[in-house]
Amino acid sequence: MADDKKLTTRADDFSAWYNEVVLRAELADYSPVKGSMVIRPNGYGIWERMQRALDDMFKATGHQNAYFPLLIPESFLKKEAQHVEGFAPEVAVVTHGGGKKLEEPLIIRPTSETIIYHMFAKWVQSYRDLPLLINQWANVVRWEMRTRLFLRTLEFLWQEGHTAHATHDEAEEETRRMLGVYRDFMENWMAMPVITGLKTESEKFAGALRTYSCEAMMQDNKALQAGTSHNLGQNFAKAFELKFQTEKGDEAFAWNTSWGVSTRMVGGLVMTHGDDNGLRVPPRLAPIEVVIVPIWKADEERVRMVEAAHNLRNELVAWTGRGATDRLRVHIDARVGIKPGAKYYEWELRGIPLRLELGPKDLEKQSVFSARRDTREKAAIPMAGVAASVAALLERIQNDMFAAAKARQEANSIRTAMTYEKFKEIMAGDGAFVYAGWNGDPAVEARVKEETKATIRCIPDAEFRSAVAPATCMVTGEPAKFEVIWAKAY
RNA sequence: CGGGGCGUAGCGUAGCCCGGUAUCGCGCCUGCUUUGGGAGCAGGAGGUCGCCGGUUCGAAUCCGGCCGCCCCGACCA
Repeated sequence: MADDKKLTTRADDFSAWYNEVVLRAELADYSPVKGSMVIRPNGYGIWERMQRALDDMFKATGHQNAYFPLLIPESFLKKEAQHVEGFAPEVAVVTHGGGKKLEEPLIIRPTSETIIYHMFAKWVQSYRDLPLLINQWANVVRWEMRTRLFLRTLEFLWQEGHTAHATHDEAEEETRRMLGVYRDFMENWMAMPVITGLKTESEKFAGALRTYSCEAMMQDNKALQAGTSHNLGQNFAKAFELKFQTEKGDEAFAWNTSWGVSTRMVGGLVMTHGDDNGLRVPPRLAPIEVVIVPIWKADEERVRMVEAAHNLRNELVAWTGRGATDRLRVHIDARVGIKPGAKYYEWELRGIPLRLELGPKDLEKQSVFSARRDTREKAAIPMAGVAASVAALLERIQNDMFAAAKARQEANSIRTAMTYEKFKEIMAGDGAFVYAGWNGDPAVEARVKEETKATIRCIPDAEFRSAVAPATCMVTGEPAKFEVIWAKAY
């Protein structure tokens, strides 16, 4: 009999492992429509925490939420040349409604630039109306050929920020600011280190002047573009006549930015932190941070232990050391008829950061037995001051998870002098983030993609660049214009 | 759309070559005993064998057609 309780290991088949974790941790399930998925409570709970954290950050940087409709006139998409070229192939079109053929087909938004800037044009008259800083939480549809749970589905949830500014520099500042917000979130909440940088022309958003991204390294050494921030220049403003009167009295087109992150981040979380026992969720994003498993033998003992578990939870939840509203999120697993070991496996699969076992021996010693999900380290925690100890441990787990992911990213980054031959070997093998010189020629980029499947993930921001900039292009040997990061990507 | 794999109970599967109404495990329900790393025993429920057609006395099995899903590729957050 095959032991179907064990997950496929990451080393055996990373892709199969990923699917198994997502399905068995009950993050998501396949829906009847090919390529789309149902996000189950365990997955949605993580997304809700992501939303809350990001939403707070957006508000703190002056943005307001609004909501724009799902359906957009088809003609809108065609108003910006690059935009239509980029999105037309993957747009779903509604041709019938109310039992009749529509005069003008409607598209289901693949992103909302067109309708949002159409509306902005109505709302903005004066420089006094700027900047306009809007975010929306929404679903979008992109008809992808090949889909994967969370990473690429026909429909996905995201937020898209859209702003209008009076000057290029203000828009650029906003673009960079929101990229920084994303990085902050990914590193401090997801415990997922990222590299920020500029996308090349061939990888930038359709219709943007410049696209910046956060690139994260998954455990198979492939890159995940986890978030993008675009300086749209005046491209959409011109297409949608988003004009304003300047202080001097003349007319000018606004400068726009857009930026987004999606439920794809949940997939990134799995591939950054998961191990062969399942998911590992960083405490700050875990809907349940602590699971208490009471242990008993006789029935009388069960009553006592479950009561002790409730007392423990009450003490943990009552603790306000993280602030009055940020209480410890604690669950008691008092299910009868399931042995403790089975419960441990289940909560480990689901990635709950900390398990507390509470049995007669612990009660006697006035302590509780803890097991960290990330390191599987176990230790007794004294009951006296248990809430503060647990909170401190959770914080340590959060930090250690980030440090471990960061160390892995660095261990699999290559900054030494690189020949194209050696590069091909690396990409055919384990893969890596390869920092190398590039002459700036899109033809070189296309050739490397063709030959190795690797692409330029970004031209990294200054802090990520090598101490000594590469002098020559890895492929042609010509003088390098940029240091870039090459990797295979999701 | 190209390549590969697969459709049999909620999940994973055997049976198919060589036709006789479906096997096993997990899960689920009931009861009892259990509970410090995936419990044991007993009983029980659950199936248009992906769909349509053909061959045959008889099809999960043979033949033809169709559909769907997963993985790899082209395309993409």
